[in-house]
Amino acid sequence: MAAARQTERTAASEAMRPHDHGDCVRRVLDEAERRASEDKVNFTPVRRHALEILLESHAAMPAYGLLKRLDEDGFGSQPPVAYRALDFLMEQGFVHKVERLNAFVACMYPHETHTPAFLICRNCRSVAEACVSPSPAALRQEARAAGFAIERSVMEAEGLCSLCASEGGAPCS
Amino acid sequence: MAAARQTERTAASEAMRPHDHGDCVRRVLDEAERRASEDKVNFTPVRRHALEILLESHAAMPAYGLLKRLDEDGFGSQPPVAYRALDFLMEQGFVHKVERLNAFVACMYPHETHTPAFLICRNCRSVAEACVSPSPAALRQEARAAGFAIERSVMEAEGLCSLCASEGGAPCS
DNA sequence: TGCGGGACATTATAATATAACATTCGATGG
DNA sequence: CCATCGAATGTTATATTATAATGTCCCGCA
Repeated sequence: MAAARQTERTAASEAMRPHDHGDCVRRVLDEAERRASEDKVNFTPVRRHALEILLESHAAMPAYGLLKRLDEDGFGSQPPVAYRALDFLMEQGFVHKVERLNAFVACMYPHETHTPAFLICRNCRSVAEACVSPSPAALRQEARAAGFAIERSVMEAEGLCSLCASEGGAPCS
Repeated sequence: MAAARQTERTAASEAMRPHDHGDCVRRVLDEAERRASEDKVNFTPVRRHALEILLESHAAMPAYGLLKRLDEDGFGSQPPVAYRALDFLMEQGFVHKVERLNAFVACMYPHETHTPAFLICRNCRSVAEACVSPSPAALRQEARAAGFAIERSVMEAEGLCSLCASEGGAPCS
């Protein structure tokens, strides 16, 4: 079973394993660039840099952590700097908010509309984004029965990632 | 189809329709009482009253809204009053936090362990809790592939409830 | 060239949540 | 009986997250 698990890889599982993170960054940044120009939205320096910062890691970053980085890099120190960039990035679907953490992660699937689903490590705050179909059937059915129109949905699962489980709790990348 | 929808009722759908709310309250309160004494946990007046307040409506209530009510009813005015009661109620599974709203709702299924799933009206903040099996298959599989141990999970869907859709946006109960 | 709108700057404040430490009080064992 | 231990609560302070409100800049375009 351990062997089977070794070979059983999904997009989400990569985030919590050693991997070539440069690939993640390039892939997502390229796609965002492409989409922004395609949609004729204004991918300004502060917005781009905010995305770059969030892409540095799969860990979720709080708004004020992002703000600190943006400030260090000369983009201003006031909360609206970060929140405006985040609003833009979320509108474009380049970034998700992880509600459980009040923190933000770059979307690893910026090329498709989807219901984000997160595996959130309670220890290191790593966030793996899983690729899940828009609203799972069970919820869709409840919504229909209630006459409720789902506009967007999210799934968040909290637990312990494999690194933290094996290392007994040290923070990971 | 409208007719079909009329007769298609689920537990979640009741929360967003006219219903005998006294039933909800009694059912949940009785069950909580029973579980608390069974588990020998200390269901103190402030804790009980916090649950009663949350049970008054299916709308999610922010911690400071709860605090205000508790204060009015003589339980103290400082944030820890509310947060401590909420911590207790959440530990017992009597209350869920709706992360999307940073607000709290009484659990409508205190008798079973489950993955809470919410239909959240963006207009009136009504929250219908759907009964969903522990972690949907898709996420469970991702978690297994990632070696991630899910400890708890939640699904949150935001949209417009039928009352708000028909009334054009007025708050509902 | 004026004006309309998006982006950004600046100031202030609101809303949410926790830390840290003191006090009370009842259960339990010596 | 009384020491003491822990759970619950009281109290003060502060940390963290987020938005409101207003003004400025600048670019595209009629």
